[in-house]
Amino acid sequence: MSTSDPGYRDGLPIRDWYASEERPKPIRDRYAKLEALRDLGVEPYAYSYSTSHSLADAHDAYEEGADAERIRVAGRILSLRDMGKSAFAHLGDRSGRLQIYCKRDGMEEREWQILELLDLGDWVGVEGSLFRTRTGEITVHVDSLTLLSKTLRPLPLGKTEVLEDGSEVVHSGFADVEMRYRQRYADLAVHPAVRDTFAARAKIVGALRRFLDEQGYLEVETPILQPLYGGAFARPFTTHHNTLDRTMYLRIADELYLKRLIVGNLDRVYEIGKVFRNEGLDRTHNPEFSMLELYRAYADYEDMMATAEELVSAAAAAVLDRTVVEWNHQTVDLSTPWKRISFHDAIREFTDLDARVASLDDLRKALPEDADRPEELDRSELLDGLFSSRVEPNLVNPTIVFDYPIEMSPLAKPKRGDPELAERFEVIVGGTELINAFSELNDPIDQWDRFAAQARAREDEKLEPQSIDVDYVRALEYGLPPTGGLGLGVDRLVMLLTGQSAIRDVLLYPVLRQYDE
RNA sequence: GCGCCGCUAGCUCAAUCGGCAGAGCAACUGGCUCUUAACCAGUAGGUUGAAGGUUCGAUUCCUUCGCGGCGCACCA
Repeated sequence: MSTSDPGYRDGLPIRDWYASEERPKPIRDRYAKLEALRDLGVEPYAYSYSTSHSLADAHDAYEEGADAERIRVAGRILSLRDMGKSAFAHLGDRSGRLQIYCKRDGMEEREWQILELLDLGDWVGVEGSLFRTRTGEITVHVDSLTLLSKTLRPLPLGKTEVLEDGSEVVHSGFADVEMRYRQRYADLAVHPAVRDTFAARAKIVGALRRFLDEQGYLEVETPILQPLYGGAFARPFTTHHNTLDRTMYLRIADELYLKRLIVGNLDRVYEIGKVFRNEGLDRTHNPEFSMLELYRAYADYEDMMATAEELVSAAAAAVLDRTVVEWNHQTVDLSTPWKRISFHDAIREFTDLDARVASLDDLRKALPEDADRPEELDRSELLDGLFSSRVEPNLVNPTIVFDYPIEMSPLAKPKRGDPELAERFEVIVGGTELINAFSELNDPIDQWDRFAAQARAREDEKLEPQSIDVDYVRALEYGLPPTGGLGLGVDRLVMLLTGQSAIRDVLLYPVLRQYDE
């Protein structure tokens, strides 16, 4: 195909499409300016521009006395105040914003003509020297201006008014939450706070990695596309491999593949990656989310409790200079050691029931009134329902809840001296599960029993049968040393440490419904 | 899946009891060589989410649908 063939959109050659009366006027106007620029011989989409400073660095350089220095900076035009023969504008980049000042006398005529064809949002590079305006703002006196990229669509830039008390009010901002997620590029472009959240996310994930690397863990990558799924109870996403003509699943957890690596003498491993669960969407659930799982040979769940505290503390220290955070209108103190309480003590504390002796009927009565079909729930489902409805909401500061009923924990070792319990704990923060960990079950025969029990339970509930992961049991036959394992919801940790209450605000591209263009 | 609320100019929002669909910002034209929500004068911009119904008349009332927000359910 020749590049001279015009592309059509809605039946019009694309250039006519942009010029068409059907387009909103701001887009038509910008397209007209694009053509005017080309008529001037200006390439509106530049190839590169070398800068000497980021905008924030340029600002700081002046404060450090570099006023005579010529600088080259670049960014998006965030505001533009044209006064006829001079103009002020603010440029914005990732580091911040900086004012520029253009004077007709001080520039080549052609560059002044470019200036007059600029719009908010356009990318420009400028060269000039720094000075301080009469009102005290550090500003670039521009003597050369280069257009780097012409925007055809106005960004939803709000105007920021600085009130007398120093507080800022944004007028006509980008308020449509749906559009902010659908057009995350625009959201990021106009909201520095959104960029800050994702910068914090990168720091948090970096801190987790650094901590584990320093502790001698090996970072690994295990299959996302799996012939069997396991390691958690959740519905999977199902797909098909054409060449192998085989059903495959996106992983719902990393667990079983990571523990195989401990069998393989990789005695400390971790993985940070996406897992996929085919469940509903809400404020704390997205179908794909990030999980950190780590496994350490010779460790048990007590060791994992210490690791949990250290991991979260390391992540918090990377983005906060304190241990108290506000989250979902609650004040959460992350400082260690965390409170520890057994599962049954926690149930007793918030329901006055001894779940070990209580009848199924008593357990049902303790459920919230709006519980769905409580009569169909078995003992372990009732306990889980009680725990999430009556206990979790009350746990604000990080709390280690340990010794879960064993039937709720098919991959955890039985508790020493009490086979009805499993050596498992969860960390609940702000009413939300953050961490799940256990002494890993390493007895292949016990593991087979538990898998088989699960398979029977699925049959009883007439769910699609799920094959036992025979290969995983074979790996256990080769010998899994005593091992502690821990899984941490990365997105929830980022939410906690950045004060966000919705998982979508810590995911760049959360799952949304199909949007009909 | 259920309930409540919302969808009006490019953006943020108004519109009384069902009676001519408006404002600010952005845009466009002109003016202005230290402005900063720049300013001054003017101009243009609408299938009120979609379809249907009631009515002389619907942004407004009713029904269905779409999308979103919040809550519930689901998610050991």
